[in-house]
Amino acid sequence: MLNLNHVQAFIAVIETGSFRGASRRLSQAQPTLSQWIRKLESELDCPLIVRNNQRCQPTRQGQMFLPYARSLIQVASQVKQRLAGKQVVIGAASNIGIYILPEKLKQLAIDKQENIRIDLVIGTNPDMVDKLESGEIDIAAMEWWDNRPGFEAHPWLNEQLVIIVPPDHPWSSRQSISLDELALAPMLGGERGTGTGTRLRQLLDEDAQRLKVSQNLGSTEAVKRAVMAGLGISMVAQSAVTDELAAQRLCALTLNNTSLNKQLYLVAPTNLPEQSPTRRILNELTQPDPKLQTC
Amino acid sequence: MLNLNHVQAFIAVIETGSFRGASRRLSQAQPTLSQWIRKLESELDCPLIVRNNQRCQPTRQGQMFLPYARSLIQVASQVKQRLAGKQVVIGAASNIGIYILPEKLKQLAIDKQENIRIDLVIGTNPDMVDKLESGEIDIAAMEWWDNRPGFEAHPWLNEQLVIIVPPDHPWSSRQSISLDELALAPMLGGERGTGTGTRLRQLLDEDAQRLKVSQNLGSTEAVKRAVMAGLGISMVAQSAVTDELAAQRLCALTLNNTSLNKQLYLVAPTNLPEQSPTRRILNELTQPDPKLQTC
DNA sequence: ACACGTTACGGCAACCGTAAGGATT
DNA sequence: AATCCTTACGGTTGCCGTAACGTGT
Repeated sequence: MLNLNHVQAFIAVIETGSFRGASRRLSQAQPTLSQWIRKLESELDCPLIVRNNQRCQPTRQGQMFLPYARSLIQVASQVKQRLAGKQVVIGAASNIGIYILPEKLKQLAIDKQENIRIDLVIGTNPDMVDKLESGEIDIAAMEWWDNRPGFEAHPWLNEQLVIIVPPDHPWSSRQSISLDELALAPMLGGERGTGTGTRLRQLLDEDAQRLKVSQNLGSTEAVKRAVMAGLGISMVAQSAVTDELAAQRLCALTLNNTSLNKQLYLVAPTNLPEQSPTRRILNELTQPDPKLQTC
Repeated sequence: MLNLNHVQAFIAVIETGSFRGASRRLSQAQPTLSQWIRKLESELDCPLIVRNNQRCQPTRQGQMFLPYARSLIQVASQVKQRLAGKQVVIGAASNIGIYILPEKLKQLAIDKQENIRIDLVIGTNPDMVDKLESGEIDIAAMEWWDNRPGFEAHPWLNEQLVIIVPPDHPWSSRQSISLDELALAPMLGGERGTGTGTRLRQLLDEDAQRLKVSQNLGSTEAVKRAVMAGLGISMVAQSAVTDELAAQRLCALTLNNTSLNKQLYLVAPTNLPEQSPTRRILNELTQPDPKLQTC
């Protein structure tokens, strides 16, 4: 089995360009480095480094090995950080992770005060469930939760959904429209996984059949571009189009007599120690935001 | 530094549910396993396994550690395979990797005869350049090559581009159209990265200005769906729509007096040993395909 | 002559296995 | 009583450092 000290030695030799330099970096006697590299080469059964007095360079196999080596060392050191509570990983269902969380995480105080690193992993809602259970993430930001044991969901943001139309659309100067009007417009559907697209059908029940929906352009970005290009209108989370609204590349409308919104949750394991970094980040995030954004 | 034997022991204990089972799987004395796990726990400075006569289970930290542990072991064993030439990694620019290569790789004889595993990595064209240089992939399938030293490009497939329209489109029964007609139609652009979308502009020079192109729906899949939904027409690689053409969910046309195609290349390091698996896969792929597909 | 990598070798620590001990069913 | 994990302890391995040896500039 590979020895990670040897792997690290390999990286050090390549990066410093010499065995001596690597021995200094790793605080080891230089012959030890020779020995370690030789061990590694015999373990992998191929030469990794071309020895040279001026500059040691990787062989072709060494080059192939290098990215794997870095990955091994990085994972090994990261997992220590993680288990020591120095790193907290937050998972987010796609749109939340892309449009909302990066801003929220910037505002967190904890990672600056102490030396805690926060990582963000983006996936689908079902991904989040798996990753929570496997321990891959500490907190999940998602659109629903099925109350499975061992975890608890905290209501978080209540996301406003808006109907978006291009600036040259006849409705662009209006603030809201009726359901009947909406039924006549060509509607571009968001991807099904995130729920944004399906939310409308939920609300409208059998009326949904009347909507001209052309499904699944693949991503919210694709939907936005299609709407901007005048291919139709759509409904998306307001947070996904703040930039475009500000730049007046899109216009947002609401529905008459119907509030369109979507509750978001933060999910984390139960029984988190009160002072653990994960718990404190969770607390910071769920504290009510002083500035409520209204359209 | 983490010891991969200990990490593997951890996985074995979790998977078998007992120290004894793990000791059998790893052909070690049982007290050795106790020792290894204890070492691991002291290295990571937290308990990983709840000991129990019936079933040993991971602690919360153990659960967090598990995916990292698996990743470490997997990378470590994969890299051995790779350096031994038992694994060849092929990279492909997105559409090639999605629509063309999986079929081609199925036809390869080498991986069945010998025990060679072929992996496919999908990325953008610039990704492929990086991954080739870093040794992450052995062969790249892409749409251009800049003749950088150390690598050689082999012309591979010459991909036919077609104009796609929905079955209920007025052109759906025709075989080809003129440039003037095309200029009047709403054209959905493929993503820029893959070159499919920009290829048309190259060919048409200043005429391109006349095309009504609404750019970037994000992916070829999104473009196909948009065309099927009647939002417009587009131009894509024929290989990307073979299924839809067969199912008559889309119709393909060519341009009058203009051949639309795109040369694809296989790129690999120079000086590959003649009998190396990588070289042999390269040879198999570049051998002219006996059955030429025409529309 | 100098700087670098390799080889040789010895002391020492770590490792692994055997045997005995404690806990749970 | 049987099964399982832990502890205790000894022999062996293999690791790391010092010193001496090639080699290229």
